[in-house]
Amino acid sequence: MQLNRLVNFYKTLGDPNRIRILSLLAVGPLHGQAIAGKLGLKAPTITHHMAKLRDSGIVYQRKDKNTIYYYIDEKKFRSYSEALPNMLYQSDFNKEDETLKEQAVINNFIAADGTLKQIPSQRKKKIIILKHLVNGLERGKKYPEKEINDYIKKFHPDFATIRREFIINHFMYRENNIYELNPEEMWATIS
Amino acid sequence: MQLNRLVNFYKTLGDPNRIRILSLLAVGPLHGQAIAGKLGLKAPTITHHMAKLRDSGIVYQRKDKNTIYYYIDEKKFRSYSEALPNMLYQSDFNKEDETLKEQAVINNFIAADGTLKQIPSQRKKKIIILKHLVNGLERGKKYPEKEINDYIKKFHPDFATIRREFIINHFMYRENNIYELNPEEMWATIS
DNA sequence: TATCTAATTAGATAATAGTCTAACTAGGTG
DNA sequence: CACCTAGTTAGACTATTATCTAATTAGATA
Repeated sequence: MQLNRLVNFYKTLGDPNRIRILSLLAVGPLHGQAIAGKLGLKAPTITHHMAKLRDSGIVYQRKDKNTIYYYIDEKKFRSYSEALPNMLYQSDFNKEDETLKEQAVINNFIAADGTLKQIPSQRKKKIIILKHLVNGLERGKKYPEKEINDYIKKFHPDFATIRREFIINHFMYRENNIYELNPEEMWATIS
Repeated sequence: MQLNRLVNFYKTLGDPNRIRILSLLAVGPLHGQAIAGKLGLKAPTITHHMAKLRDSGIVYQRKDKNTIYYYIDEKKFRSYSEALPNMLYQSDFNKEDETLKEQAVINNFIAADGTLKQIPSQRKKKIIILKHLVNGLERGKKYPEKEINDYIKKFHPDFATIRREFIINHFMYRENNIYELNPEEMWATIS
């Protein structure tokens, strides 16, 4: 894939309204007027955005009478999204190496019965352990504080410290004492 | 807003020289002058690009004497690359439909410079706009009337009407001419 | 045929962004 | 100290882009 198409792909997604359009189209196809209405934009602006999305291959369109319906080309969208990461790191060697290191840390700190022997003080190791602990929590579920405490206590008595670490390192967020997992891309990383 | 970080990520990659920089850094860390040399650009241009790459979290840096070495944060880079595809096809993202409607109203009534074009007369739209306006106020802070007026005037000259709407719709309450934000659950809603 | 609706085009405007030169900061070293 | 090298800041210039209004195309329908 040549540089230009790649840059164009990223340029196309570098606009909030086009991201919004994609999130609408992900639900199902829509025609221009509908998009304009939902976003509070005028028709020519939609024409403009759709041209960019179409030119970069992310969406295609079908005509019905004189109405145009837009669709995401999911396959192309996914493959463009992966193109650059794959180009930059043609070998997955580093990644394997990384998970191996993480496994080693887990082996050191987690006892045979699954409990946490001690909270690592080194940041990198702590992150690895927190990630391991958070594994048993459900994405999208809302946990009252007591439930979180009980969950942590299965691993280690100092639930207050660990609960705080969950928040500090963006594994979870808290609102009105209700805890919920953050999306994984927000979690602290070790690099 | 989560959308912003995502848009920023794509905007950052939407430039050929920044893609070139990444492909250089994928081989190994480099310092600014080396990058400038390899790409035939001047130092200030590299400063500019590296600031964007750093701000969007794709690269980080380490200082050695007065030379700065740049590294790709591979993990973050990969997770950002996957974030949008995952969001779009996770049907959870689409409960944003409500915020999209609100965004449409905001786009229609708030000018590019952030000022309010006119006060909506429809109740639903008015509530959305009031909620938007109240965004810049601090929770728990006590505002004398003059300060509230000045704040509102940044958006619209008719501060008296808007100030009254804040009270009527329970966004704020007043005591001895001191204004304060109400807790969010007291605010008027559109449904 | 006259009219309605969806979409596009053209052109204007205002904001953003990439690049440069020139001037500056700040460690290091002869 | 004087000088060198890496990096940043400020300001100018240019190109690109997001958005709009007004006018236009084209199919559908009463």
